[in-house]
Amino acid sequence: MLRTHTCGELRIENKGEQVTLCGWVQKSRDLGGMTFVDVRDRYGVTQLVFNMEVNAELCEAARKLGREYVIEATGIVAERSNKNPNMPTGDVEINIESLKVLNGSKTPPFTIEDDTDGGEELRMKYRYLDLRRNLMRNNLELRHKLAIEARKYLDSLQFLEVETPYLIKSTPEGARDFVVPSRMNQGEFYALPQSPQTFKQLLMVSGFDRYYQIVKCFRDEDLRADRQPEFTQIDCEMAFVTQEDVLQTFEGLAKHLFKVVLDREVGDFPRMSYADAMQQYGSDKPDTRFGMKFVELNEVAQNVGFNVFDAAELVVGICAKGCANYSRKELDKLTDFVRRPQVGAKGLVYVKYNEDGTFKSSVDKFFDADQLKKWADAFGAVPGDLMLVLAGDANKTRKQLNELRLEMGEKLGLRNPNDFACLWVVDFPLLEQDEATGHYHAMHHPFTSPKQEDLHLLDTNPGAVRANAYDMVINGAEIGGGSIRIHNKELQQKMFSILGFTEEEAQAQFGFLMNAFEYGAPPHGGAAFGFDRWVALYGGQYDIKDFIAFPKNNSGRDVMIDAPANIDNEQLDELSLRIAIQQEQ
RNA sequence: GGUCUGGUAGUUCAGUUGGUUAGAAUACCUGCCUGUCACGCAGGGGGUCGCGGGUUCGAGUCCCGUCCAGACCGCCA
Repeated sequence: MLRTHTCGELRIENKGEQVTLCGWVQKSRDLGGMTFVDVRDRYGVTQLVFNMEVNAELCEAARKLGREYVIEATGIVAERSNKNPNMPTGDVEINIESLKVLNGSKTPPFTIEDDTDGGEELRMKYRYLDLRRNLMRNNLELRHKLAIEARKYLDSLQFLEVETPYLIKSTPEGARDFVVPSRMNQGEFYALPQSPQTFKQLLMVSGFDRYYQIVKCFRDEDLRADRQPEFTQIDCEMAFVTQEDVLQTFEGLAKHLFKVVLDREVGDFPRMSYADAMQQYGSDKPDTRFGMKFVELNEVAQNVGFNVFDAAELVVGICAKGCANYSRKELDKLTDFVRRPQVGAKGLVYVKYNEDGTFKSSVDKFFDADQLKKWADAFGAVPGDLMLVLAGDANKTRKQLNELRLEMGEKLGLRNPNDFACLWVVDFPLLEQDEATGHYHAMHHPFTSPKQEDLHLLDTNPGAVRANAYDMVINGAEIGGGSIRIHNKELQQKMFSILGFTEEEAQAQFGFLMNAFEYGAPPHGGAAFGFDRWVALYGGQYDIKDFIAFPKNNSGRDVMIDAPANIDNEQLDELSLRIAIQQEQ
């Protein structure tokens, strides 16, 4: 070992010891007669001292050290005359007796400090430098802690971690696949898994009973702050279980992680049906850190001559506590917010319930005080509150009001990242109908089982069939989800047929699974959790990039290694591929 | 595919109505400095204003196109 200690561990108790430290030069301060050098490693920062009177040659050498030089320094631990209470090693310093430069460094393109001056793009390009920063190191340590603790918990419940293949087969349902050409099977392609779904089900058929895997998954779709083309799931499956068993097991996982990682007790997770979530929050992943639930006003607001409301399928609003003092400008801003194309509302109706008990609204022409009082009663509003109301097509209006609710929650400081509100959203619909084509597709995935009591609707009204599917939602983020699967060939075949597969197509795509179901498939179900999102949530962030060591940028590029990239014609020839797009010379 | 925001020194940014030699901070280099820890002081170097075209006597500034980056919508079973 080149070093005797790390840069984070020396204390006053080590006074007088000869030590050797290795690390990166964080900063050097040359005072003329003496030079202080802060040396940094993963564990902390320690101050080295070089004194002109003690050793001029060494002091000169220290002056030449640049930022991020890698050094090995040996000396005696001494008590500082001026202690620095801001650093853990601040009581001591090392009087250096010998110094070795292990490697020099160019001046880094941004400062490697907590408060870096580097922009996102530079930090990505020089990710290996960015990862030297405390913030990034802490994030990756948090990630490690979560992974270890998830494994401990699942292991304690007899879950077995089994690896499943990355080179699999492309399937038409769901997200776009990343594909990999096969050299040995020319003209054919593997696909990278969007999830190990079918393999974990096959493991249940194999009798593995309880499986998990912390595993990379791949989806070739556009990125977002919380979406990367390759991401990590905690993927789990259990046999011989009911939905209740699955919920209890993974609620337990969540409680364990909250306890050991954040030292927090979270109570039992409330359950909310999909239908209630949509009606009360306009979202299947409601942020329940705050109330502001939807109140429907059709009864009290329609048929009094306000055409916008009368023509609407739904009149629905939220009540913002204590916001009756909003200025015209603030209300206009809210109106602009809901009218942005991303939200898409036509307009916003407000009603101020003033402190003096009077009302001031944008619809005073149509509603008198008595009528507005009825609104207030419906909202449970008191003087000082502001009611915000949207109207239109039920589904669209709910989604729009969801955006407004979240915006108001943000404005009012009700979305504190240090608060956590967990719940299960249950009873998802089995199928979703495509507006344009009328085709059904699986809301969760095609292996999700319908609820027994809704089975009779499968032929007559498939859209009304509920699934044994559930999502774990924390602070308005979908952290995970799962379902009780189909384990019966006939039902699985029927699902594929409803989804528009011919029998041949279903056989070609998923014959292996349906065949397996004929050899004693146990009832089974499971869940998968977005590991990156979970870590980011615990780190108080929405953006997952800073919790992944080497993420992709907005356009799916790794700007550090510059991928994706062209490949040689030789490689293309081996794969029997030809690039059809015009390539610039 | 769409909407929006941005691109000026190594870096983070400012740059007025289109008008003289494009600035600040920080980083970097040189010199001075024995208790600094955001060290201090003095000096210095550093610019294809993303790229291409246009308008104009004159463009960092206005217009068109394009590239790059970021946020969001679509998309993400």
